[in-house]
Amino acid sequence: MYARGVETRERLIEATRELLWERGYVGTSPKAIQARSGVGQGSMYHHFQGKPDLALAAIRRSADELRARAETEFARPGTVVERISAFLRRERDVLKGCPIGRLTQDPDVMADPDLRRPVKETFAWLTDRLAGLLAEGRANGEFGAALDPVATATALVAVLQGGYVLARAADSAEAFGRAVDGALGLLAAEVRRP
Amino acid sequence: MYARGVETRERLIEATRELLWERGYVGTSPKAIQARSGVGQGSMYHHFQGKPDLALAAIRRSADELRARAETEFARPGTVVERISAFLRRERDVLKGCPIGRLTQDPDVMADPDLRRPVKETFAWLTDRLAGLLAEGRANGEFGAALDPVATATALVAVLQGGYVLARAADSAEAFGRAVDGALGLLAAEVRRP
DNA sequence: GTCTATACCTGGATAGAC
DNA sequence: GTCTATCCAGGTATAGAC
Repeated sequence: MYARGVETRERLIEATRELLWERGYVGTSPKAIQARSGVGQGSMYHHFQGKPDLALAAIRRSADELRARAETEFARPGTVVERISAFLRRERDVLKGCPIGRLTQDPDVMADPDLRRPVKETFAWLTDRLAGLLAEGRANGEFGAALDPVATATALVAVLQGGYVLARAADSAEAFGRAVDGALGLLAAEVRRP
Repeated sequence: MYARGVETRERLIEATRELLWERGYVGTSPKAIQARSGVGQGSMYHHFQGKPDLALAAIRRSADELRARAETEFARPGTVVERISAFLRRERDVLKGCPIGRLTQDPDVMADPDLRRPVKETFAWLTDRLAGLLAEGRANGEFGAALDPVATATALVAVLQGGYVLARAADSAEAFGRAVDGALGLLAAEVRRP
C-alpha cells in the first residue's frame, strides 16, 4: 500500500518536527519519535536511515513553512511599515520558541553541514527579504535616507529571535510583545513626516 | 587539605560552565564533566549531589558574571547612548552564544524551578537596568519624550540574544555586529538634535 | 513494510574500599 | 576525599522473521 507508506513517513516527520521544537535534536530520541508517531522501530528504520536523516526531513519542512508564513505577511497590501508590523505581530506560539532558531543552540545540528544548511539559508532569506522591503520604503520616500536597510533588517530578525528567548526566560509571552513594540516604536521614528 | 577541596569544586564548576555553554544541559553528561575537569567519579559525587546540583552552581556563576560585566559598561562615564553602545559593542564570544540565553532552549532547565530562576532573574535585571538608563536619558533631554524606556530596553536585550542566534546560524560574527548596528542606528534617531 | 530480538554504548548514579 | 566496581535505564542501531 503506497498511500499507507506515505502516511507513515508523514507521521514520522511530523512527530520529529514537534520533538525537535520541544526538546531539540540532542534531546530527541528515536524511541520518543516512535512513541509520538505511533510508528514502530522496524518501520521507522525502513523509511529513514536514522535520526539525522529524519531530522533533515523535519528541519526542511519547518524551514519551508516558516518561509511560506512570512511571505504571506510580506505580500499583503499596504505600506512597508504596515507589512513589517503585520509580520512581527502575527500570531505565534511564543513560548515554544522558533523551531528554526532553537536549532542554532544544538551542537550536533550545527556540526552537521546538511542539518545546518536549512537553518542558515532560512535566516539569510528572511533578512534579505526584510532588507529589500526596507530599501523599497527608503526608495519610495516612506523612510528617510539615513536608514540602513541591511542593518535594520538584521536587527528586526534578531528582535524576533531574542523575543522568543526573553519570553521563554520569563515564561510569559509579554516579553516578546514588548520587544516587538520597542522595535516598531524605533522604526516608526524613521518614517518621514509628510 | 581544604585548599585542594576548593580547587576540585572549582574545577568542576568551571568545566560544567564550559560544557553547558557549548552543549547545553541535556547535552552535558557527568562523564564529560569528569573528563573536562580531570576530577574522578567518586570525587564529583562527593562535592555535588549530582548533575542538577552542579549545573545550578555553574549557572549561578555565569549569571553573576554576566551581570558584573554588564554593570561595568553601564557604570562608565558618558551619555546614556554612549554607555548603551559600549555595552552592546563590548567584546564577546559571539559564536559561542550567550551562556545564559542558550539555557532557555533547554527543556530540562526550564522544567526545574531552581535552574530556571537565575535565567529569569538575569534577564529581568538586565532589561530593568537598561530601561532605567533610557528613562534617565529621556528625563535629562537626551531622548525625545516619545521614547518608551521599557519596550526599547526589551528590544535591545532581544537584539543581543537574537544577534547570537543569527551569528551562530551564519557561522559568522558579522551578523551580530549588523544587528547591533541596526539597533543603535534606530536608537540614534531618537536622540534630540541640540 | 512491519515486528521482535538482540547488541553495544552511554547516562546518571550508588556502594564500599582505601 | 578519592577510587573502582557495579547497577539499571535509555540511546541508537542492526538482524532476521513474518
